Amino acid sequence: MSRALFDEMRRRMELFRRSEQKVARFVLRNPEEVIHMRIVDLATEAKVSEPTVVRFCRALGCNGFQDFKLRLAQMLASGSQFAQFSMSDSDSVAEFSHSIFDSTVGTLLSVRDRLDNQALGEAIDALAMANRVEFYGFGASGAVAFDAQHKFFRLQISTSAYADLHMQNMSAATLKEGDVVVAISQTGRTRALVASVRMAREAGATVIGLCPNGSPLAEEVTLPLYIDVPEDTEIYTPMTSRIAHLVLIDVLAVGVAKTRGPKLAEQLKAVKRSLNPLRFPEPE
Amino acid sequence: MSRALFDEMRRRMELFRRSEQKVARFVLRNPEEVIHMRIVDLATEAKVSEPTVVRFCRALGCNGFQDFKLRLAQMLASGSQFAQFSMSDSDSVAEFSHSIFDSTVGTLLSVRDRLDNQALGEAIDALAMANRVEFYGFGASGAVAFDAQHKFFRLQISTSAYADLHMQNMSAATLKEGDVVVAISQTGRTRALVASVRMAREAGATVIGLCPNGSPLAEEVTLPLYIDVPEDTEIYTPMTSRIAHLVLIDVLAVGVAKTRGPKLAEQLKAVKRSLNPLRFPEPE
DNA sequence: TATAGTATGTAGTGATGCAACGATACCGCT
DNA sequence: AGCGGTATCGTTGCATCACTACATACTATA
Repeated sequence: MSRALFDEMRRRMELFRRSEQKVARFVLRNPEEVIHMRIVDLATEAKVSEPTVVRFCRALGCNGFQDFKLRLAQMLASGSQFAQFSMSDSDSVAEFSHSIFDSTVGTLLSVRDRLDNQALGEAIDALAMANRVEFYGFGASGAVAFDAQHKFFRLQISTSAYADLHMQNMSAATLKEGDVVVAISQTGRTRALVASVRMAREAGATVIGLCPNGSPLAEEVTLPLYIDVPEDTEIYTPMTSRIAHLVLIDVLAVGVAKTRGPKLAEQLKAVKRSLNPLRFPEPE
Repeated sequence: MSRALFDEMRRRMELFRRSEQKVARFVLRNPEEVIHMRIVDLATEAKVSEPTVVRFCRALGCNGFQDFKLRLAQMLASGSQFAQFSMSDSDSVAEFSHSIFDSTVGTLLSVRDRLDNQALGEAIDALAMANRVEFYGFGASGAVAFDAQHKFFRLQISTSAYADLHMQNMSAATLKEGDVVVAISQTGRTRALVASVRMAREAGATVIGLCPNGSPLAEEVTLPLYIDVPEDTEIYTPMTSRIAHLVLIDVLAVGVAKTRGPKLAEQLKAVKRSLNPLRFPEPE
């Protein structure tokens, strides 16, 4: 993976020799500078001798100092080059298209790294055992809900999606224990959604919430999955956070598919075959 | 940016000196090896002298050969660490969640780099001038269509989305010149969608198609925007290509917003304000 | 063809990473 | 505490590498 070198450094910090720890500390603090340093500079800065630096590199499995710098550079590059998207500038099509893609990627990576895998696992278990799964969302999250419904429907799960308050409430009233509701909100502050969630919980359903940490919705649900996206929602309707929600639902769906076991795979192929007559045949 | 070095090399290939072109060609062909090469090796492989290699690096704005290798390594790292997602292995939640995010990111980057900005610009212009914009899609692409509808609705554009064949046809029959249809399909081979598109075109509408290159749908539309995603659709419903479609629609929406000018921003804020009473207030 | 200017290679040099060796600190045992 | 052994670290020196200065070849133009 990308941050392998850093992880390795932190993990093995204990079993490093003392002077090597000095090097490790300096590298962890100033990685950007290190990649442009010579071995003498690094040795001086870290208050150790040059061979110590070499030994440090070897201890990390690198083939010398240069190789270490190369890997460090790659690791850094793989991380933080996806800046937040800024609309203020008047770019060309190519440029702003590029930056929209990049900022979406940045968001995904950030969400990926902050995911609570514990909660994720619990959510998957709940979904896998559910009798019925409903997706609630308003506005842009409504589209996410419908997408989720489509996905889970394909997994042979009784599922529906509602972007309408009345429908949500009517449906929520009929929920039972063992049913699962997934409430989706970019802000986590939509009053109507919180109301629907409350009804669903009172009916005995488990409610999973896709929303920002600390939001009113997060307080209300059984199992919050936090998605915090630093986003400029001032003007444009939330773009990247919606994508993050969709991908997280992908994760949930795959997780459910995995726990449901391989016999599901057969059924999925059947579903796919059923679509074939509706399509033009694949070339060759 | 990430691929800056490669772009720069290809762009300036003409105005390189002949021996430097040899170097450029070799680097473009074997970038992975180059980052572990010494200057002598590269010079030998490219059949030039060592100083030529140095001059080549300088011509690219690098501070010598080492600096060039460093940048090259960074560029490579920023690209290809997001492998395709493979479901066969029985990972932990953390692992497969990670790999789903990564493969989505990989898809986005690949789509980003293959985009035809020319066509994209034309699509944006068509959308910006349209009287009415309709989004057609079936299945998973239906959810994408609804999302798009929501987004363009916020841009003060008369818009609707149909995931139903009859609705599409009825709507298509009433289209006029100056209206734009966006047809969305992961496979590009959905018969019903192609039929709807044909009707829309006969009615005089411009049809933008989000679909794979070479697909039947691509042949039928006025303005194809190719999205080719190497994806294992064998079992799971298309995941990453759907995301790519959504992001591309983000790009279209932002492009339209930009061409429509800043007065739109005011209206957007008004829309956003209208939602506030429906939400819990923001903290502090 | 002569010549100016550019492009490319050769040779040499300083710098850099690195290995061998030696010095020192640390630890366990008597 | 004294001592032997080991782990750890630094110094010296060397081989290699990137890079500069200079010379030569090539190209275009008059």
